[in-house]
Amino acid sequence: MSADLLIYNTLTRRKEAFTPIDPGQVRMYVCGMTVYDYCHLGHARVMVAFDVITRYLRHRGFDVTYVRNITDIDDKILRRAEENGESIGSLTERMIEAMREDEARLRVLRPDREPRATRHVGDIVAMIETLIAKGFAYAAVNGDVYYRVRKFEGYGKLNNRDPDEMRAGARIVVGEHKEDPLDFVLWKAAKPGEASWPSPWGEGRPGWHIECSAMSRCCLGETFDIHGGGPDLTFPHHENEIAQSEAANDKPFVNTWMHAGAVRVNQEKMSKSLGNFFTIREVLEVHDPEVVRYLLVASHYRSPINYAPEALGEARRSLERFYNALDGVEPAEGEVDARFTERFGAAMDDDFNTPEALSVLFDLARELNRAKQEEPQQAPALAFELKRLGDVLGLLDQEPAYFLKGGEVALPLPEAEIEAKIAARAEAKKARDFAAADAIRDELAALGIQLKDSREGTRWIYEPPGERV
RNA sequence: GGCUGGAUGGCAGAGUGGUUAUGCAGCGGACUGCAACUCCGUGUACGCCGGUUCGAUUCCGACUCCAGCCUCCA
Repeated sequence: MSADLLIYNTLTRRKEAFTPIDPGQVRMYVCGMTVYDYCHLGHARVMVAFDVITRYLRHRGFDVTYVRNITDIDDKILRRAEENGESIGSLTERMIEAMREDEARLRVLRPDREPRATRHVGDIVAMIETLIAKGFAYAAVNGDVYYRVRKFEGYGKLNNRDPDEMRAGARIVVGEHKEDPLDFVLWKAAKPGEASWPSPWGEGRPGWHIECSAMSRCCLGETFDIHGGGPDLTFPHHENEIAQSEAANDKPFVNTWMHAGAVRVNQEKMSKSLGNFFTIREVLEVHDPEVVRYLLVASHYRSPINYAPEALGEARRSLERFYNALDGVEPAEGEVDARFTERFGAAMDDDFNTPEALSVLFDLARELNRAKQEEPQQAPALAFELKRLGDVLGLLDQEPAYFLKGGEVALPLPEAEIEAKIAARAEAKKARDFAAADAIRDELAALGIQLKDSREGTRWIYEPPGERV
């Protein structure tokens, strides 16, 4: 008999006890990337947030089907491919490959399914036909198809917006043939030479919103448990998905809506249009991926994060605390005070409170340190438990010595050279030439390499400066 | 302007109607040739004004400020 798992639902704006439609099974859909460029830290936030959610749901015993789509046809893709002088397929394949590299380095587990818009055009067309047949959509003379927003009664419910008060802001762009400014496009007629698919309304391509309605239905059914995405998708994207899916299916679309918080830079949202974004790969040139992941997990998934390079240094030093505790202990399953696990679970049950869960892990690390000194026979079990719970957050999977030596970040000089200098320093110390020994120590320290003397000899750690990003 | 969320100690960041968050930094101690590292110990806090209450950072209301959405954006 376990306590409730509470999840904040964007639709109702409160935490609710989570009950999946089918007991023990969770069906979750998250809006993924439009693959025309490299992923930035805002994308990383969403990937990591829903990765933690998936990991915890599975840890809790749910059978999770996690679907995250790929938008591989879109105005921006067309434009970028043209600029690059490459085919759409070449561009999107490259970016999908890059995305997979990035997420793998961040320990983001691959979703169970990653449907692509271009491979579901048939499903999309079918759904649009249904909407037309039911009067929720109409084809315009130019070959576009639009959704008739005012026909759908619940429009605005996710964002608490009244269509009558939104009219002022809506615009009809020249060339569109909407009945009403609020209407949005379901099918876009192709201009000559553009990539297109045949349809009852002529050659064209799917609108963005209908992709997710069609692909989520295809992969998960007409009603499913969780729909997630970035903070900027609640309107209009998710509002439109609700309108499309509920009108087409005559069923509730989604039970729980979840949205991650934004990544900011200087208190502004990180975004392509502001140009203030850092790509995942450029950050990973200077920081170990686990450090980046830690930074994202150290805040609640719904809170905004203000990104600053210094924050990664702090994140690294926090992780060093864990790895110093784990260092020198061979983890082995065994008896551990159950309170750690219970507190961890209680924190995660409260809307995936990862900062609170981390505080439990720090307590566990302290206990491990104590055991190492006072009751060494208990250390392996504590280390095992620390790594087991860390894994639920996608953390602490590295060899401690490897992480402490900088992890994936390139060293400022070859390891053999570092070892040679350390040996030279040991010689100098042996000869009681402390000035020479200290000179070597200072030289290495200037490079970010800190020496740790102990009875067993000298070990070293490398803290990358990470000033660039 | 409308809608949504937020304002916590030097920084980051949880949480709670009266009792330690946690991490980083700082300080003290152990350790050290001296240090570093490591370990142990340690502190200042809840935007502003009212209200409810025996008691509010925590609940309610007003205010100020910040961010997001209202156009493509994770």
